[in-house]
Amino acid sequence: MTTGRVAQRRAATRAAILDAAWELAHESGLGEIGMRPLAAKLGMAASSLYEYFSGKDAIYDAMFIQGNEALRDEYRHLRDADKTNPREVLIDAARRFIEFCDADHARFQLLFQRSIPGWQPSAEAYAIAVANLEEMRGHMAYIGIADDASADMWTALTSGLASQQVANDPGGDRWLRLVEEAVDMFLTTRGVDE
Amino acid sequence: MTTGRVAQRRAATRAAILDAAWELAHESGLGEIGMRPLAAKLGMAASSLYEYFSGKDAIYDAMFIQGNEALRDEYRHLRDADKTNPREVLIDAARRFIEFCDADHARFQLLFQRSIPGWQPSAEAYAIAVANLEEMRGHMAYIGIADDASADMWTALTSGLASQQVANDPGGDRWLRLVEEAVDMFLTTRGVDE
DNA sequence: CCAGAATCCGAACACTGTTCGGAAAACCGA
DNA sequence: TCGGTTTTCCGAACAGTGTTCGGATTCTGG
Repeated sequence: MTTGRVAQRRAATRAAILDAAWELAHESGLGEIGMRPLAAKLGMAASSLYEYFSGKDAIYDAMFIQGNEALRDEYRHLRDADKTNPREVLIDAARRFIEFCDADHARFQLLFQRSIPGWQPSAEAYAIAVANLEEMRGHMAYIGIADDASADMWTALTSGLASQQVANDPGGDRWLRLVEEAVDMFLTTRGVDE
Repeated sequence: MTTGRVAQRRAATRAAILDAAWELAHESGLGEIGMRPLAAKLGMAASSLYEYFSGKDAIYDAMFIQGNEALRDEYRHLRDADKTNPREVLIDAARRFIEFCDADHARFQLLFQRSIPGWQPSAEAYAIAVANLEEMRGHMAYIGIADDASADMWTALTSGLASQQVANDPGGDRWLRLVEEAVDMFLTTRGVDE
């Protein structure tokens, strides 16, 4: 039985460790998470962390999953929204994505840049990221944009806007405010004018 | 006199260290450059490296400068090219940029992603990166695209294409082949049709 | 040739992620 | 409540890191 007292306590501690890891990432940067400072934040010894995660990489992996789950929730809003107007759907999607990236730089680095030397997401964690991409492609297909080239162009456009926004004007709107223009630009060359 | 025997030998050793550092970056990854392995590659002790660079960060800084100088040289080709056709200029610029990024992943990470924990380019090194951006803006102004929004859109578009290409299809052309389409898309909404 | 500068190296320091052995605590059936 | 098993915890230790320092060696220029 996985819902016993031990399993519950174990899950709670795992969650607490991840919370503390995010805190540390926000304070000192994603790459500056140390096992001893992390353990200290929770009042335990560094070696005790290995009861809950097989190592530092596993902690990054769990954070990667949490981040992608948060992005998936962001796309849920999209799914429930009105889909009659393709232009509005894309504008909403792009805005949400850029704001999602800018809202948490550590998360952005972890999810979309290979920022931790030597680390890469596990197959299980990567699957969630792929599923998110698939969901986005599904939304685009629904509004009549189904070819691969268009999907690739869309990912390039949105990821470019987001990375520029995060890197060069964090918290601002220098690239965020270009979303409408970008979507119009994207749509006019695709024969899907509203 | 900076061209004495000592200065010359010193410069040669600095260059050799940087070459070895690039080698190490290509072999094991940008973040896996260690002072002892780096020194071993040159047949010297790790502590001797500190005669030529103030530390590991200074080595990254010099590599950052080298990478940006290489990009500047790439833009030189652009400057000497035929500039009568805006569309061709932009296509050439985008292709060169994406291929430049894909040609050396370690360099790409160093120049365009904040990939080394705790490191950031010095003011002097960053100035070269800014100068490159300015040169690109100059080219765009020359062909009639001078407003800030357009320049920002261009950086987002090209950096997005490049990052997707490098991350998801290294060595291939899945995003590289979208350049023509991207430039046309960019130009049609800017009233600068050829 | 010789004083001074440049270069090199080994030892050491503080830090890192991780492993291991044993002690303490919690759990659960009898 | 007791006892046996599992779970949890911690300190010590190991190999690795970037870096500093003192002293030895090599080179340079007058």
